[in-house]
Amino acid sequence: MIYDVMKKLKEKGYRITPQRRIIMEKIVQTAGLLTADEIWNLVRQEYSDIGLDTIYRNINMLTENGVLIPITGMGKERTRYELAHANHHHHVVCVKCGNAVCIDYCPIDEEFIKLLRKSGYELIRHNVELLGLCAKCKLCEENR
Amino acid sequence: MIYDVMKKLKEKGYRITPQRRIIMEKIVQTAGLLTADEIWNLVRQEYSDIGLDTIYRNINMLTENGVLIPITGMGKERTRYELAHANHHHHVVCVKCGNAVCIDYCPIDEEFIKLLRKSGYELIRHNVELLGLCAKCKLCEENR
DNA sequence: GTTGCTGCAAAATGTTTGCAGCTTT
DNA sequence: AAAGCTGCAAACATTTTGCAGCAAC
Repeated sequence: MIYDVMKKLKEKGYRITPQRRIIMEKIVQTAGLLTADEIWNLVRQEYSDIGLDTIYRNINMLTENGVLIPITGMGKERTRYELAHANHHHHVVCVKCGNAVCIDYCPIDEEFIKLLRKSGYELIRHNVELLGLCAKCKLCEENR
Repeated sequence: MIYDVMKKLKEKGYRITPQRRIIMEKIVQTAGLLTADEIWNLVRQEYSDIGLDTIYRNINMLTENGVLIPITGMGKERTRYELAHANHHHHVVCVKCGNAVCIDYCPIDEEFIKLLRKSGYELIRHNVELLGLCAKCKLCEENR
């Protein structure tokens, strides 16, 4: 998995530095939604001298090359990144505690894409921002 | 329209300052997606001494009180605000030129809300981020 | 007269960039 | 050796905050 990505990047002229490799490893290991900051903290456990700017430069590069997908609009949270290879899904985020779960179903179907085409737009990318109340926080609300 | 909002805010203990009124007026007049910065520029035409911080304080207040809805994830753009009373819709944004159009249809239906409930989440708010290529930019792409 | 709101300045936050030196190729 | 990559520091962009004075009630 990591090797395939690395190979592809290498073919494109990118170099495989230890920093780059560890960043990828951590993202693959976690297999979740991560912020630049969270990636930084994970990577620093193994490579303490890495700068946050290197993290940013790399996640931007990986995003441009289709390895990562940026998930914006998680409430007031900053952008999170996810591996692109994962099967397409969305997330519900709890407005109280910030916890998120994956939703495997996607409401953007062929019909909807056709509708957009009629409006003159060819859909390239989409992201469904879902904010809700998780079971736990809902209970807390009710008991007040 | 503006009077109803003002009345409600007044009842909640907020004061009606000229700044606040002009901010509301400009947003209602424009009836579109506006950034804090754009609102600032509109308001300054009439009230040149207003600070950007006042704009921020007011849009935050109006958002907390359900008058405005924040629309995040417009590509790499910053948060835009829209009047909450407008009938529910979404937007497609062109990745090239940044132009957006409203899409009156919403793919988040009752079925989907039930599905989320099964996952333990009660949906509160949603936003569908759609990035595409507009007709104009698509033409440019093809002619290269 | 209270209390809230504003403008100012400063801070906080999140991200990007210029540069010199180092590493990968 | 050449190119790209890193760390550092500084810049940048956006948003928030402390405070003193002012305005709405």
